[in-house]
Amino acid sequence: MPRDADATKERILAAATAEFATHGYAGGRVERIASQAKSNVRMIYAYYGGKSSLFDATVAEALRRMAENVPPRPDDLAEWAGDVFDHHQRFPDVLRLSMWAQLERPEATAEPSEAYRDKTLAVATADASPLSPVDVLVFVYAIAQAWQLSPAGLTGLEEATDESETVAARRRSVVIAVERMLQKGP
Amino acid sequence: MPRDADATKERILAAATAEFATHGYAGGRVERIASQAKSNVRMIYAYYGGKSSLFDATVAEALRRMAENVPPRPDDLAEWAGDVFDHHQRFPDVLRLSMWAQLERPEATAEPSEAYRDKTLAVATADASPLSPVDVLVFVYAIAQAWQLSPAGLTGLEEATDESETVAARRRSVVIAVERMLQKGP
DNA sequence: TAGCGGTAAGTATTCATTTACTTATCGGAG
DNA sequence: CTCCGATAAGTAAATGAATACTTACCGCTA
Repeated sequence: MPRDADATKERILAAATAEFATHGYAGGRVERIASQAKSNVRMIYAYYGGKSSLFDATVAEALRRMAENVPPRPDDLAEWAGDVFDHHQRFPDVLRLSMWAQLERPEATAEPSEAYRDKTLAVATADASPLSPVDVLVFVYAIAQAWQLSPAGLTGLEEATDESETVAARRRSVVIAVERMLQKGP
Repeated sequence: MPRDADATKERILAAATAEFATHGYAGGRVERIASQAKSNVRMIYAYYGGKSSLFDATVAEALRRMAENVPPRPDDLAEWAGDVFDHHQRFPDVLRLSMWAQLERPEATAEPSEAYRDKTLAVATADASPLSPVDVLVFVYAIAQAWQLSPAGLTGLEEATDESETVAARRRSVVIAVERMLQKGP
């Protein structure tokens, strides 16, 4: 087995993502991360300093990936919501991780205020609804994430046909809902 | 100091609500609950059986209170969303608690499936949009909770005028967003 | 041979749960 | 009415299992 510090670092980060997404910060176990990463506890402390720093790094990386993969589309917010839906469908860890970060370590999520400001301004130019740009952003996010955040007892109420068709139908609903919310109305 | 089992039980439940809402299940400390309730650990085990049972009882009670205070209004979903917003504004613990329950103990949230079914059917009758009744419920919930679930970095972007006026404006936005989403459109 | 990537075996706390014990309340026997 | 003892409410301290974090050590590679 070759020695590769960077590869080990990445394996630790991947394992931490899965662990923290599943169990949260308080429920996450350093030892499970180590063994899952086929490494050991010592390396976690060597590379990431501690549990909390590792958690923060995990969250930051997940958000970075998301921003990279789902760039803002102020001109077509409905389709953008659909893309956000797709991303969360493909990487469920991201949403769980950010929910947990918000609940357990709000200070780790507080930073990206500036990133939002840009989107807000972009939205402001292309919108004529009675909703303010911040309103629009808040609600579009909410709708895009609605399915993944809803309790299973509610989402399980749908007729269980084809799995992939159900997902596709949900995505279509997301797009329609945003369209209707933002349409130039009476 | 008088002896009152029921009062002690209630104090424990109230303390548990605050503790779990703040720290979650894994982060919640039994001893903090005991001292906050001006009781002690033994009583928690006597009355609630253990940490997990206490957590479940806490969640169930919060959801029960919510269902009691914000009865469904299938005929006016927009105003109902406004009421849900108000409730979460007044009792922030409820939303945090249910988020945590969903993340940490999904089995404790899985039950109320039947309660949803009724709402779904009620909505089905009074709706003519391209969205299915389940769609509608999911999105209305999402919009009603959007402000309280949004990261602070985004909600903090609003002009900070009067505090209560900001809240009122947000509520108005919630109602408008749902109205627009559900309006009989082109 | 020097230093870095890696391993494995501690250590010291923290925390849920239990055990052993004390005090109040109340219904009925004297 | 009064005392008595059973039962329920309450307290404090112990136990034992996890758990975050460290220390001491190994061996490859440059």
